[in-house]
Amino acid sequence: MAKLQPIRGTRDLLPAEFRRHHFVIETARLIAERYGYDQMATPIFELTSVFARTLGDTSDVVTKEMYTFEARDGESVTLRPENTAGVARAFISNGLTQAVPCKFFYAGPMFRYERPQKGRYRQLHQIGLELLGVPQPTGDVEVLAAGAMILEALGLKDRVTLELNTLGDSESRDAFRTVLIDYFQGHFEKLSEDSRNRLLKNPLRILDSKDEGDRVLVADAPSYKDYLNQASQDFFGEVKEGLDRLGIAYQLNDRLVRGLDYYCYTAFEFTTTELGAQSAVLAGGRYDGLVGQMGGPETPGVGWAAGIDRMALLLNEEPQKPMLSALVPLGKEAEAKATAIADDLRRQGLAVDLAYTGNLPKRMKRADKVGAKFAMIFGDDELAKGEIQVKDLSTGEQKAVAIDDLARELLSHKEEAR
RNA sequence: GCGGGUGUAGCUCAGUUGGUUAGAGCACCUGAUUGUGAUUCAGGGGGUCGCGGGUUCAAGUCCCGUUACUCGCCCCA
Repeated sequence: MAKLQPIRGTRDLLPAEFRRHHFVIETARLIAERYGYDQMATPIFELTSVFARTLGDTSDVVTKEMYTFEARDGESVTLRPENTAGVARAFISNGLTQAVPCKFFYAGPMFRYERPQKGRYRQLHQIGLELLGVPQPTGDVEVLAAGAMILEALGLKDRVTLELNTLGDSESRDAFRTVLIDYFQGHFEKLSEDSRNRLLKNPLRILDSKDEGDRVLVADAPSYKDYLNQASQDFFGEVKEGLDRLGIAYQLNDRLVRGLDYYCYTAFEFTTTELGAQSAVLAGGRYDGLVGQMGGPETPGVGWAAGIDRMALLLNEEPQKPMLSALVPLGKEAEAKATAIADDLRRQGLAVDLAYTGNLPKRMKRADKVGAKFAMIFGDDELAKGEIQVKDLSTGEQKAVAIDDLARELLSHKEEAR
């Protein structure tokens, strides 16, 4: 039985699960539009260099998680592991650098070659927001507020915590990095193996180590606060004030670091404790250097990405299907008329299914199976009178309705259901 | 890349110290019901016990390997 399976870490989204995904995407899209972010899409694969150069040569994503392969012409291409680099590339490719600020919303699959586990897949789905061309902290606040509103609309507000940190500008970061490396070099033998690797690749990560031995060292490590220059401190202060004004709660977490090289200043993460080892639901930050680094004009950017799969797992309620009604024709004449009646109702905005075959009990069963709210039963008697028996399958009540009034009758119930 | 757990019907799972023909619930199909579903009753179909090897008179059960899933580490949404 286990022969025909999807590739590891990928899965089929059958209707019940797809509906949750769709609900997440639609909810987010509508709110993003209220903030002035329009949906766009970039290809799901790009030249490998688009990701390799920008994400950082030592980042985990680049070193071990990319789906990279050679195309027929020998070009190295990569399935996108995230979308910020792709959006930045599109921004440059399409000459939008004169059209700032650019405000984009996107939704789609990303690919990372990881060991799958709860809430983590090789083909994952993300929505995201990117704001390009706004250097002020207002941008950070706007993007964060939109994310918070989306999570609230999804009913997840009380199940996530906003963690906030600043990575400072490059001057501050370089200064702190140097100090950190010096400090941990002095205790190299005491560091865990993981952290010894981090020391070279991303020393800031050591601050977030879960290893007990590391934590002892971290407790006495230099604090970033002492190395943030004035500009970085001011910027962070304005972001915090902006959030305060909007009543958006956050927790400062000075160990919150980013895995990707292009981040600076604000870093944030909405986290949950309900997804096993995965905590991040929506995360992002500022990436002022990215566009310039890719060869475009220096353009500041800030944005975030959120895991659709993870948010779908967290939803408290199943998104409702639209109200469905089922036609149950009896006899040749009724069957012949059924498709036309169904189409007419559909034209008027109703969802209608047909009980195609079998005797009456069978057809009723089918109507029930497909989740119809109403069964519309009609045979020769009803046709002679121009009526249809409309049975409410949830209450068992049944009444005759003139065929001409059918749409009106059903639409009134559809409104009621909202 | 590294550790732990689990693979028996479409789904959720029983299966004794190894012992004849591998079970249950749900789902599915048929009938009781040729104009009334969801409830009830009767019957029916459905299994290379993940795969390969080994031990044994005998393996779903024990051993080894392998593969898939799953949970965790790393890292990330």
